[in-house]
Amino acid sequence: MAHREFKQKIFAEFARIGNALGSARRLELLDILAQGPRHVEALATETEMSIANVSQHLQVLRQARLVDAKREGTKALYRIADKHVLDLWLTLRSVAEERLADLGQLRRDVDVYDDEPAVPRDELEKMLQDRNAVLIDTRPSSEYEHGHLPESISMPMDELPERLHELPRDRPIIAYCRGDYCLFADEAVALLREKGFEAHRLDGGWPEWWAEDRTVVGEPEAT
Amino acid sequence: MAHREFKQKIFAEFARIGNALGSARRLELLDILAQGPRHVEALATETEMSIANVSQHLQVLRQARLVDAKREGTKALYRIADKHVLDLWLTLRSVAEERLADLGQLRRDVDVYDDEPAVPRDELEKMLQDRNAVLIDTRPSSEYEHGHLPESISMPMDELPERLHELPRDRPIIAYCRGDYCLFADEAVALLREKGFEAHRLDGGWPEWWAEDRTVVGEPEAT
DNA sequence: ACATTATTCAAGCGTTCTATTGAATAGCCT
DNA sequence: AGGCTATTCAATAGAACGCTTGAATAATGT
Repeated sequence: MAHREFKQKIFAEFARIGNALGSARRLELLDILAQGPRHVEALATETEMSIANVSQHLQVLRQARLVDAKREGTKALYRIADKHVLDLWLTLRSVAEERLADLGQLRRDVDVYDDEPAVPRDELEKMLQDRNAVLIDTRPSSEYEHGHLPESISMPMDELPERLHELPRDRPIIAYCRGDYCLFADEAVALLREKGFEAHRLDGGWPEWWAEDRTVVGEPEAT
Repeated sequence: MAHREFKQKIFAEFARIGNALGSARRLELLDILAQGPRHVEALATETEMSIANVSQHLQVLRQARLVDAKREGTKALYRIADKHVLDLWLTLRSVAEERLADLGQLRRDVDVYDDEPAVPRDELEKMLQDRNAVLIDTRPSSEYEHGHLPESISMPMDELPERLHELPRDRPIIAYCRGDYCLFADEAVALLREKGFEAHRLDGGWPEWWAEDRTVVGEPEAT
């Protein structure tokens, strides 16, 4: 029976992908790439790894077809290979979160607004339609430029303090950033409240929004 | 900044799960468990591995919380820890399939009815509502008993030849089994057509149906 | 209590993976 | 062409993994 042999081969392929997901370093890279394309060097500084090491891990991810690369002059630009990969990463993460939640050791240490529930994404869509909220993107502007939520205003965390006057006081302000493990939005909400604004954070960030096939601005359709 | 340290810890946890998915053998086990609970020995014979080896792989899966075990007298019954894990496995598989499809080396070798498109699951639901199809489950009866699609009749592949008279000739017969890489349904369709029935296979199998939160019969709500 | 069955644990050995280093390659600029 | 930069390749040592074997444990039956 060629049946078994076939199965072996195909499962080995599946495992290659699983294996690529089996290193904390690689997942960190994948997570960053979920925010948008990056050059090798940027990844290296952001993760505090050596360039050679990053490059090597990227090879593994690339062989598993989770990311792809494009040469841009002397630089190599890496990005998530397609939206299904983002899906896979988010699914993996949410399974892991469940697991950790059981163990009761998730976020608590860092989480600032545990008590205040985040605004669900569906609700935000309604609020934006009714125009009774302002949405700010607290990520660095390069990430905003690569893609962002519709109606969102780029307001990177480090510029926020000087730009408070641009924000309205008569409507709630919703802040989002890279996702649940990113603190930019939390910090923004804290600052805004301190200054007397009504502020909330969005549930999830750019990757979650994008993965759900909601409308976005700027994200070019990947190949 | 405790930020980085926290990130490291949490990504290490994510990676543990990725890592558990990084072995063909373990994925094979997971795939079998997606059909229903199994004892260690059953898994060993089905995968042609030594019992000790299976047990060891199961430990890895269990530590990653992808499966859990229950002692039943002298035996240990393993099963998928929860439906999200099934989701993760199916997502991983579909990403892998895309990758392989690109390489053009998927199924072709074995696939019998490549030309004949499988019946989508949504369509089957309609057909069953209108009562103009008969659905047969070609998996072994123990798997049927553990859980099956509504309205389906258990007709394990090895009993099918003697039980043809139970099937109607005036309505199409839809066969399903364990999923895309399982050949039972293909074989059933082949046999039925040869005998003059109208037969088609369902797209996907039990795990796909179950993961999509469609109504099922017999699957006890997992903890 | 003892034997039996089913599973897990522990040790060992060969293979594979990781991070680091230093060299090699590829594209730009003058 | 020659120098420069960004990235990848190659080689290494040490850690981790996978499978096997044989012993240990746990529940059951006599």
